[in-house]
Amino acid sequence: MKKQTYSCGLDAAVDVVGGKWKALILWALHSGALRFGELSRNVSGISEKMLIQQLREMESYGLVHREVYHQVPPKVEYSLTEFGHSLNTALIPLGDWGELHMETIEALPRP
Amino acid sequence: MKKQTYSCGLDAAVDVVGGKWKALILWALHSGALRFGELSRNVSGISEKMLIQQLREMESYGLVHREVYHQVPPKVEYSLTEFGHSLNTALIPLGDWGELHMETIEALPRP
DNA sequence: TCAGGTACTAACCTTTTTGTAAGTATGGAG
DNA sequence: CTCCATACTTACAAAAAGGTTAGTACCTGA
Repeated sequence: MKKQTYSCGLDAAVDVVGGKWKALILWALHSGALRFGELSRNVSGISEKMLIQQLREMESYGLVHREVYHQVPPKVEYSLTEFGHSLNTALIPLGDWGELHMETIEALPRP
Repeated sequence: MKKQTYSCGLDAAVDVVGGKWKALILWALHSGALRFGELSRNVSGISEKMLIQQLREMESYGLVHREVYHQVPPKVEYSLTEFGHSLNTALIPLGDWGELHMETIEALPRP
């Protein structure tokens, strides 16, 4: 989130879901709530710091819900809100596109 | 483009269209070819450096086509390839989502 | 000969993002 | 007592992205 005004819907959406991890976290939560540790293992390559950072941000955006179970050892579950679900749905075609062109993409020249 | 392998289609797609500008440039080219200067005015807020940098990258990915007219003053037109079109199409739902929730997004808390 | 319009290019710097590694808090189990 | 699992937190560093400013090359027409 950097801007306050956007030139178009895509501009706004990219600002919300932008970055390396948010879309993947959303994706991982697609099929239901997950604990912090489960997410950590599910989203391959993410560090604990980035995960919590992104989760906090997405929570503040109203995309994910955080449920704390007062136990020891602690248990915290993250799940998608309605808003998060709607965004996830909007991302499906993009995911399909990536899937379809995966080989092409992997063969693309790197900087 | 940072990775060589992806955990899912969305992962790959985000890697291709990631960053602040690519989606917007794609969007701007939706309705047809544009010259460098036209793009510059069309994609609000972008600097010439970022524009050319992103265009070059997208050209190398096969998303946009660059057509040079040997004239003075110079004229260069950028347009979407088939690949670029397909990506643009996949971005439509995301754009719609952003449009639909624009007010909510603008009211989101900033860091 | 000199300004003008177009599409870049280059150097330098600042900001943002991401990564790494270590440390904290909790209460029950042994 | 000490260890364990879990969910963070902190401090620091590196890397990537983005921004600013000035400059180049080209022919044309005044």
